[in-house]
Amino acid sequence: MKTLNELSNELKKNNIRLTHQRLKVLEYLSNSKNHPTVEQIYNALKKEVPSLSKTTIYNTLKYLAELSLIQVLAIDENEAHFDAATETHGHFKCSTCDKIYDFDIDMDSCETEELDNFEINEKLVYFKGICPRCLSK
Amino acid sequence: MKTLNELSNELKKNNIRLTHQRLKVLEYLSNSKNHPTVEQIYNALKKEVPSLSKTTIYNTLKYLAELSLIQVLAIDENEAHFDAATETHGHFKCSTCDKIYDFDIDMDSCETEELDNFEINEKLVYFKGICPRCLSK
DNA sequence: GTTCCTGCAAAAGCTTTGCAGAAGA
DNA sequence: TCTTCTGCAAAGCTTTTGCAGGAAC
Repeated sequence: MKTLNELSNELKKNNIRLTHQRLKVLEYLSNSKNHPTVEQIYNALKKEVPSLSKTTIYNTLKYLAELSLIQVLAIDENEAHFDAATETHGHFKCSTCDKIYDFDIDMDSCETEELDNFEINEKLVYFKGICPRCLSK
Repeated sequence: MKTLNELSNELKKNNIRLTHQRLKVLEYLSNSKNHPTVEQIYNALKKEVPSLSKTTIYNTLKYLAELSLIQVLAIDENEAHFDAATETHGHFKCSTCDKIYDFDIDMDSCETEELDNFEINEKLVYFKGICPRCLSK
């Protein structure tokens, strides 16, 4: 998980301006324990930054993803979720309550020889099923 | 990989009618070695079935996915890809040429204890990077 | 004869784009 | 001052929905 300072420095290094709006998005993402969508970021910040637009959120997230400072999760069919933790880990989505859980997974131990000549930059692991809380209901 | 007959029987069992259009979609999917999108299925079949609509393709794929007879791949941000192979395996997407490669992976060997109380129904593994052919250019 | 399906058109929802005014460096 | 960014509105795309006519069983 990157700190707000690390994220800021990384952007500065790439000549991406640290505007007020971007800093707020960065701050929200780095404090976030779940995996917010653009909609959720927008709703969370619009009180504090009333003029904020979704366009700016999309723009900021695009740069962060290009610099590999955040992960884009496609586990949900409808909209993208964003994760400030970029270490390889798994995501479990409950089909009942839609909550997304993180879990550790060692992808190196189940590596495959078939991809020996491939340059692998990103490893995404999505499990789907039913979480304990929904199972007990 | 399911055969056309297995797919048909599975649908019949669930009271889903085997219309001409659906059989064609099934046939195309079960012969397909890549991971077609709705657009690709549509373009491939419209000569043979001129009246075919994308609505029907979406409809058929929805039933197949609900019955777990096909996998829905969300590896591409823009549109869904469909895979008639339902055994757990990995998908590698080349960021340069956008081709999707299959690879075997043993997910059981890297299982995590954190999900002990979860009911896991689906395991998706997406790797992204650059394929050998694009690397050599 | 029922019931379900098809395919058109329209709607819905997420994301991108164009652009004039505003803010960062 | 120069360049980049913001935020609005509109457009773009994939996917879904409503519905009348048609096909499956």
